[in-house]
Amino acid sequence: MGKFRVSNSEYVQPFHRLQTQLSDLISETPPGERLPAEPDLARQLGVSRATLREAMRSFEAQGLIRRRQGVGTFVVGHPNIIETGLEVLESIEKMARKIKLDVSMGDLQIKEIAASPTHAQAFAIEEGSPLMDVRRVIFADNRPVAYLIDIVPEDVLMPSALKDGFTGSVLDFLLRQGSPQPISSSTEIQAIPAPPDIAHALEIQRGDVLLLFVAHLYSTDNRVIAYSLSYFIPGYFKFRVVRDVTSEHPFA
Amino acid sequence: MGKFRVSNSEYVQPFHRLQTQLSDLISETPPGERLPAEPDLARQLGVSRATLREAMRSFEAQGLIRRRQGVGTFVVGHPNIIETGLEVLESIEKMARKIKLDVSMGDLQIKEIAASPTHAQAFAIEEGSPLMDVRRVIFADNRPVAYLIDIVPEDVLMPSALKDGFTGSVLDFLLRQGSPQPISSSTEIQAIPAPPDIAHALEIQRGDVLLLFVAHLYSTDNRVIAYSLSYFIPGYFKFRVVRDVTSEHPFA
DNA sequence: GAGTGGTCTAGACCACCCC
DNA sequence: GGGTGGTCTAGACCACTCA
Repeated sequence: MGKFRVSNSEYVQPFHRLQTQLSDLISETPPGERLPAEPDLARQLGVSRATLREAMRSFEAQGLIRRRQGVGTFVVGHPNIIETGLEVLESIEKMARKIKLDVSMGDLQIKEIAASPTHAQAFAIEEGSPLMDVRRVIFADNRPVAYLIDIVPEDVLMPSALKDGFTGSVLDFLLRQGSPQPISSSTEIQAIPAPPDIAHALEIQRGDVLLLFVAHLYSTDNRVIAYSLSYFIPGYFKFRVVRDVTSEHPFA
Repeated sequence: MGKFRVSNSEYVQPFHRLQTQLSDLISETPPGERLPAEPDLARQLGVSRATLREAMRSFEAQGLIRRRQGVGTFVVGHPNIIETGLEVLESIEKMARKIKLDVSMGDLQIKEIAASPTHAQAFAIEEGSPLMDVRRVIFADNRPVAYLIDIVPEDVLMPSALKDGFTGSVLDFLLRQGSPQPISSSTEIQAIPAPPDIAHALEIQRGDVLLLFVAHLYSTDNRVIAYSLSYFIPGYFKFRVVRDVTSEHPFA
């Protein structure tokens, strides 16, 4: 069939109808409750499972439902949103504390790596130079919401020092350490489909959309002391920027 | 089959292998050239068309390929990237001019609408109040790259005035008009799956990822004079933010 | 072991573009 | 008319979770 005829000249794609039906179903289901299993739901709604799953994708991306393999699909209550201005640089932990959100870290991995071409360019060092690679998942309300990767030269972040007192924030760690002294960062904002490994860590589907911040952290002596990739699940974060109109504008 | 066995204990999902193969194929194909048709390519690569299309999604989201219904899938050369800092507010036209990019506007729609609850809140006015709704597609190098919606009260932007000399930027228009005088904006940055209508206008697949800026524009008398939604195709834009470490940080 | 979501297949029909 | 990408189906097997 593919599509089905509603009147002589009007086709309605299952997808559009499905989105409405799903939206209703989700809003009628109490948060925390499980939805019917996909094969059942597909039968109920009169579509194939593939079409149903495609329509469900956008709801998951908005954080309204959560799918857990082997368990089920659950309706999520209105999530607590981590909201922050981008005027100042601060760790997720500090942002979260401000809004009294329970944030924790998991899946911490610390590796020594050799500088890739990308790393070499970021730090203005030679390829193959030793670097520390620190990556972890950030949880808020027991839900993974961000995946953070920090790349730091070994002389900036002693591997041994990391063993103690690392709570998830490389920035906070460097600030406590005191030297070199972080002073500012330059961040590029992108949106990308989640790479498979990160999708897995964040318990989302590969290809789901993520916000990506690529940041260079500078010290007081103007050196790049950290290069970081921060992947955020949209819907759990809200980033705000205040901008001024350029002064030379009016008669440009 | 679903997945296939490579050795006794190792499975490789077609998806991973496909991404590599597609990446190679795309990088080996001269920009502007067409890729084989999907059914052919799927056969060549030994996967079903559904799997092939799924793997192609991420490449389209990155702007590396462009799919055109009824025509074919084309390799896109390294796109000219519109890069800008977020410290100052300026129109896409101005950004583009700086990097000598050919930018134009299309599909301009100007409507009078009644304020929705969202609009009423944004402008602090009553629901149903008359507003102007201006939306259009921004093209760069003959490719749609952004979809802009501006909502403006009728007393700020005279409908008649819009008829002449509107080139795509409400900001530039208000600046030329002089009163009320725009002075700053507050913008929220999100990432969302493209809604069907916008996906269509931007010639991407529904569900593909977009960057969304939700902005409130303020005038010198501290009034909200415009509410805008800006959808950007990632890969054609690069937004940069410079942030300073908070002063109270070191011993917090 | 039973049930869930995750992935993949083979085939079909559609809308669209261009000759 | 012929070929392209866009959507949908029905069915299968897999990995995962939990009792």
